[in-house]
Amino acid sequence: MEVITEKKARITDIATRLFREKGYAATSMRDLAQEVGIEAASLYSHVKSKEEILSRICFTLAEAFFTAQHQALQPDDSSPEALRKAVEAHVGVVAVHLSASGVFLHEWRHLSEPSLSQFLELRQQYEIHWLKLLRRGKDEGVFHYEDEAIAVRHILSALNWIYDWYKPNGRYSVAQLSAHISQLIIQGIQ
Amino acid sequence: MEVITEKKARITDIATRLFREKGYAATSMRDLAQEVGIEAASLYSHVKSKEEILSRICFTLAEAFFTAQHQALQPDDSSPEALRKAVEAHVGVVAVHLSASGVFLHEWRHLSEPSLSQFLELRQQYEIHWLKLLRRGKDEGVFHYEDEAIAVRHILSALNWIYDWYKPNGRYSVAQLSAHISQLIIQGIQ
DNA sequence: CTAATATTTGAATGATTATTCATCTTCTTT
DNA sequence: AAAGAAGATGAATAATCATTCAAATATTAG
Repeated sequence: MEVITEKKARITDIATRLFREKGYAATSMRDLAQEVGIEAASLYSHVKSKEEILSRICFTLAEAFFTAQHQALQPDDSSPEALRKAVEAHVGVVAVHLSASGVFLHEWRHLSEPSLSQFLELRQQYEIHWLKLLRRGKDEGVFHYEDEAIAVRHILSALNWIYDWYKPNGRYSVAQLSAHISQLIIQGIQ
Repeated sequence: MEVITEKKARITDIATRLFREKGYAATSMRDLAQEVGIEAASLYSHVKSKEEILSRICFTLAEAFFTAQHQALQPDDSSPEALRKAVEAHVGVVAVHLSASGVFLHEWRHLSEPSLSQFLELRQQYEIHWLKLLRRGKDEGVFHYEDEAIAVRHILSALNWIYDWYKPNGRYSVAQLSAHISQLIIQGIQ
């Protein structure tokens, strides 16, 4: 059983921000240590390696996406309702974990095997959930689009890049953001 | 007058692919030299620095976006027509310069001043073009959306991330891709 | 209070980084 | 063919990288 100490959580949080701002490769363990307020060598009392930090960030967020979607959907939701809920769940995760989302979406490539393959597998699984959701709506005749793969990628593109521009202290709450985005997306395929 | 030799163009092309695949920071001049087929020191007969290569990639693509949009739009286009043309112009640039788009969208942060500020200024200018386009449609009553800033960001998010999933040798041509995407987007705000 | 455990540190390690430079080779121009 | 320019190279430079380790310090448990 792995215990995540408070300090380890703090290190991960700061690393998340730095990896997002400067990129994983351009963030040194010395950079990280300085922000944490200790020496670089001390980091290794809490984490095994730089890559372990990246791995933790990526897989934690992957799980957050799955969990949020699973908790949001009800078996008897109509297709448009399910799509709306899935969009809002996804937006919710991104908007609450902006930096982690940036790392999740771009820095995973610096994972080494076998983490890399596991990560890509999770991403694909998640995409398949969305594919099924869209297909159901199309089969029922309530969604209209030319190509399934394009529609899924289109939707996820719009959702994912929210991390790049949403300002949590700006004009809109996460709930309002979700509502606006799901409106634009659902109208796009109805 | 700057002359871009064939070899410099080749170096830039290979660097574009490597920066896209591994990221700017994680791509060494030795990596680049090896792919070009020369020694690292020889690169400096053709380019001033690693950053000059990045700068060239980013600004060349920025210009491509402006040019494509400018050439696509006619003064008497209706709003939906103008939006469709702008989407297709943007998608065209991304789809034809997939790797460069990835670099443009993510690696610009490694530019140093004053290039960095110039680049961000161009990005903002481009976004303003889109804002005006949407506003005109809303004023005419043909576009419907809650918030302008969100709508613009939503559209650009969907367009930009095409670089991440479009396969040029796959099922769809660039023209077909453009058509599908613009359909999804325009329907989303009508 | 004492012993055990956990955390921190400065210094070192060995690898890798972008870039420079004198020298050598190749190409172009006359 | 001779001269000059351009390109290529191995070696060197100085900086930075992630990580290790023995020793010092701080924290916890009995």
